[in-house]
This record gives sequence, structure tokens and C-alpha cells, in this order.
Amino acid sequence: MDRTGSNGSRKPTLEDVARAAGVSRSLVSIIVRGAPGASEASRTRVMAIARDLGYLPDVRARLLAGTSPKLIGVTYKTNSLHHADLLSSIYETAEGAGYEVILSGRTRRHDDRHAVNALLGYRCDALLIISPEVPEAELQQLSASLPILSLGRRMVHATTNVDVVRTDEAAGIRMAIDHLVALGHRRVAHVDGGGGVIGTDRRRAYRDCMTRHGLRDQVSIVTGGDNADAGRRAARRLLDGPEPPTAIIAYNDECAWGVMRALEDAGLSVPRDVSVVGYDGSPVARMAPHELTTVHQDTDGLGRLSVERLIARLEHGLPIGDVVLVPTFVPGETTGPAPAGA
Amino acid sequence: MDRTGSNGSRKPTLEDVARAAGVSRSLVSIIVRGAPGASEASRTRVMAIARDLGYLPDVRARLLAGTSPKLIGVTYKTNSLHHADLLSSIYETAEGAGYEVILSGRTRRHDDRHAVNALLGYRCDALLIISPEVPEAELQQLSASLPILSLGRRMVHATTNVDVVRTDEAAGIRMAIDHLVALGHRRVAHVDGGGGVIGTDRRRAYRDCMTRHGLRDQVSIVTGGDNADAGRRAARRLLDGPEPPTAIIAYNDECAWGVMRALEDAGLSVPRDVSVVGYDGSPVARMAPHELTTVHQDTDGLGRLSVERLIARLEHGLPIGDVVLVPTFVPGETTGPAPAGA
DNA sequence: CTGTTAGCGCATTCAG
DNA sequence: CTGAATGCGCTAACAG
Repeated sequence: MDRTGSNGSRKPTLEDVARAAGVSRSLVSIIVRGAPGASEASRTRVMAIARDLGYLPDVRARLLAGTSPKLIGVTYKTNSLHHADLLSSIYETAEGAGYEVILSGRTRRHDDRHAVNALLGYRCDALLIISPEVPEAELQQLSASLPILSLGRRMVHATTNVDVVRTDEAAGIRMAIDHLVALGHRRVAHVDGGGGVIGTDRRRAYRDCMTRHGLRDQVSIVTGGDNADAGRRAARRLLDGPEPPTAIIAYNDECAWGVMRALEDAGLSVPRDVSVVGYDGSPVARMAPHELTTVHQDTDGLGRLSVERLIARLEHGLPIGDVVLVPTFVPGETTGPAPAGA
Repeated sequence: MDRTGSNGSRKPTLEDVARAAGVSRSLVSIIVRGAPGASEASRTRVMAIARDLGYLPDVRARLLAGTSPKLIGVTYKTNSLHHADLLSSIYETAEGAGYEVILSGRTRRHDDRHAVNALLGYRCDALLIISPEVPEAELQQLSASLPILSLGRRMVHATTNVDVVRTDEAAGIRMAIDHLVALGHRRVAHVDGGGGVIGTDRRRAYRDCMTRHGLRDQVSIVTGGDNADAGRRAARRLLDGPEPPTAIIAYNDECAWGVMRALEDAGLSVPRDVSVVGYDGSPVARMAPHELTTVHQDTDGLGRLSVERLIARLEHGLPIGDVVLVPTFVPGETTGPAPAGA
């Protein structure tokens, strides 16, 4: 047996199937792709032969030869559970519509730009960029060559040609604050997500909503990030302050984790001493010793809509623009009444 | 401005560059791919023109026309942080060697088989399957058509043609048990990973090692899984038993999370009442309120070696076989001395 | 319904 | 170094 290199048995091609079935290549092509123009009889016969031969269409050739859009490129952060969650519905919707999706993960050494370039190399018909970290100007520039959809991140400039499907961040933050205020909290702090657009939106929403509740002088913001370490460091700074908060809204679930860890370090109990709210509603929210109270994004809806709209745009030129979904607030075990003394 | 469909500006091809540079297509081909056979002068000049035109090689065409292996397909669980971690070194190593890597994620609705088929459709030269859930027989069968490397999961049958790069599970579990026993623990339980090969190996190692420590009658195993929910349920069952353990070794870090949550539910303190050990050493290990004590797999080494060996096999027919890396034990804050009363 | 003919963009070969 | 030719496997249009 060949134990080292690849072996010789060439993969069967369309031609092989055609020959074995005694028909033309075109007919086989029509049949395997389910296109109209073949009798039921030939269809079942040829399909059977194709299966016997172990025929599998060559995606590269199909993509190269095809004229109609069929390939959607997706970039995402491999270490984000929220992003991973989105892939499920993206795959499902795309495959259901007969589209190929090709993934390009962003990792430590493979950044946003690398990922986008890899996708461009495959001549994708459209790009689905999950929470891009690329400057908006570059997205704008890219959108001159192909449809670009930013999933999760809003575009700042109104003239943009980049489409967006996202969550109403202000609504999410508002739900969180309303919930906390109803529980009697006043010193509600925010561990933010840094300078990105999403982080900025959530931070602004926090500030606005606090103000609306007459808690303007209680506004307390500290720079965090999208991971536990950042959340931990940020919370520590918060606790070192003169008037520690009785509730903390974190940028996302991972960040909330770090916050909880800092509280633990300080000997504080959640939610007795301090309440914590996350954001995303990713599986990680259910990993805490206590179920995390969180703002749950409609991940299925976000993924599905992104792909549906992108396809509608590709095939019928339908505009997308800025699609906004409303999140759901999910009370967990990490929020409770404000401590009496506060 | 075109705000809906794709626009007309065709992507530049090799031919476009050649024309603009006033040279032949072949020369441009040689230059853009860094092949020998062009003068330094032409090289810099043509490259400059290519850049100006925004030329990007068409991966599909390149793959279709090429004769030498250049594409490695990777399948992994999108919601596993340990898998995500591996991608970093995989990307890096592959790109460094001039290989394309194409990802196919496994999600709720896109299982192992879907993922493999998608990869096969791209005519990958080799498959890198991270902790496959596909039956070994199918992998075996696949390996007849192209090199298959199973990352993380050992093959059971000796005659297998499937290559493996993995961690020494027995060593990892042993380190964990030695650590706990040294801390005075005797009632060390195991929340396992279910019926998979990895789960089985860790479970067996647990049993063997306990026996070697003379703790055979303390062996206590309960079925868990690779996620927090499974870990939580399992730990709950453990605590309901007649003699609850003073230490628990979980299948992996996520599972350990669930275990910690069950302990919290039961009003037990970690590590004062019960010690907990995870496995993988993924970023999730650092998300706990306490840093998780865990068996850290050499993810960088696993990823790098997998790709290096796969390429060596493709290009020089070098055999791979079964490569085993030794994990590192990372003491965290979730393990401590056994409670006095136990 | 069938078979033929053209490409898709590139790598590769081979004679200049 | 060039330029032309061939083919990778497939889709799409066309004439039978």
C-alpha cells in the first residue's frame, strides 16, 4: 500500500461520468447541477452512475467557468464564540441558496487584511465581514469592486456603499441599564470595548441612557476590550476608584468574565455586592459559575439576513443599506438588587 | 454610483499585466510566483506594474492549472476555542511554505462529513482534520485518495494509513493526578468526554493512573462532554453520589467550567472544598473567576508539526505516522490541598 | 434532449 | 528571456 505520497487514482471528472453513462458532458453537467433540460429518466440514471464513480464536482473549475455569482467570502475572528455562532446560520442560508461560502479566519498572525486578500484571491462575488477591524475607508474602497457587507459593525459615513446588518446597540444597552436601575442601582459603570465603532456605540448609548435616567453624574467608563483579560484589568481599576460601582455593564460576555474574576479577586460577591451584565448572549454566557445576565443578539437572524440580502443584491440588485435587528435582554443570575448601603 | 449590483471593472489578469508591461504572459507568471527565470530588472519593473494595476492572482485558476500540491484543507469545530487556537499556527506554517489553506468549519448544521466534502470539492491535496468525529473507517477510506492527517485524535487500528499528530493524553492525565495526589487528594473523580477516542484515552489514563497510586477503589467516572452544560450536569450527578469527590478532573476546559458551576450551585468553594482541573489550556482556562488549573497542550507545536509533516509527505513522500507531543501541566488557582476532613 | 464549441485564468512546455 | 500552444474541469451558448 502507498503509505507516503498521494496515490494515482485520479478523481473522476464530468467527462468520466459522461463516458460511463454513454451521454454527453453537457447532459451530465445539467443533471449534477440540477439545472432544467434533462428527462427524469436520464436524471436518475446518470446520478446513480455519478454516485457509483464517486463523482464530486470540482468547485474550482465550477467557479472559474461559471458566470453567475456563487461564492461568498466570510472573514471572522476564530477565537470569538459570538462569531463562531454566526457561522452556523451563514452556512445554512448560503447552502440552501446554492452558494459556496469560503471562510477566512482572523488569527494572531493572520489579520483582517490577510483574510480579505485571501478571499479576493478566490474571486468571491461578495464579502461578508464580521465585525471588521479594517478602517472604513478601506472597506469603502473595496466596495467599489464587489459588494461588501459588514456584519455587526455600522458604517460611520453616510455616503458609504458598504452594506450593514447589525444589532441595535443602543437598545441593548438601554435594556441593560433599565434592568439595573429598576433593581435600584445607581452607580452603574461600563467597561467598554475600546475605540472601535461597536465599542463606541455601546459606550455612547451607556452615557446617553444614564443621563436619561438622571444618573449623569454616576457615569463611569473604563477602557476594556473584547476578552477576559481586558475586562479583568479594567474592573480592577474600577474597584480601585473612590466610589466602586454596584453594577457593571461589560462590552461583551468574555469581557464580563474578566470583570467577574476581578470582583472575585477583590472578595466581592456577584450579584450580592456587584451586578454584572454581559453582551452577545454567546455560549460563553452560560459558562459562568452563575448564568450571565446578558444582552442577547439575534445571531441566527443576523447570519441569515446577511446572506439573504447579499444574495438578493447579487442576483436582483436589491439594495441592502443598513439593517438593524433588536436584541433581547436575558436576565441571568449575575444581576440582583442594589446593595442596601449603596 | 452603483449602489446595488457588482460593478463592471473586471479584475486584472496576468494578461493585463503583461500587456501593460509590454512583456509576455509567461514572464509575468514567473515573476508573480517568484519562480526562477527572470532578471532582477524585469522583476522589479513588472511587480511594480502589477501592484499599480491591483493585480491579485486568481487562486481558483492557479489551483486548477497547477500540478504541484498547494492546497491544504482544514476542518475544525468553530465553537471550540482550542481548535481556533490551532488555526493560528496552521495558517502561519502553511503560508510560510507557500501553501493555501482552506477552512471548513463544523457547526450545528454543517457536520464533519459536510465539511470534508466541501474540502474535497476544492480538490485539496491533503486534509487536516482537527479532532475528527468521523468514524475511523471513513477516514481510512478517505486516506486512499489523499493524505489525511488527524490532529488530536489517535487512530485505533494499527494498519491505518491515516497520519496523526496528537498529545500524549496519558501523560497529561498523569500530571493532573500526580498533582492532586501530592496535595493529599484521594477521592479524585473524572468527568469524561464521552465515547470518542480522545475521551476514551483520557478516561483510561485516569483509571490506570489512579490504580497506580493505589486508589483503584476511589475511581469514579461520570459521563460529561466537551462543553460546559455537559460538565455541569455530570458534576451534579457526582455530587449527588454517596461520597462526593474532593477533586475533579474534567475532560476539557469548557467542561471544567460547567463543573465549577455545579459546585457553585451546590454551595461548594473551589479550591477549598473541591479542586478542579481542566484540559487543553485554551484561553477559556483564563476566563474563570479563578485561573483554571489545566493540562496545557502545545497548540503551536501541534499546528506547526501537522502542516510541516503534511507538506514533507506531499513533496518528498516522507512518512508521518503517529507524532506525539507532551503536554505541560499548568497549576492555577482551582486546585489546592485536600480538605482536612476527607 | 444531444453533442459541439468556446472560453474562465493560469501553469507549463517548447521552440525560438 | 519570448510567444504560442496545450490543458486543468467546468459552464454556457449554440446548432443538431
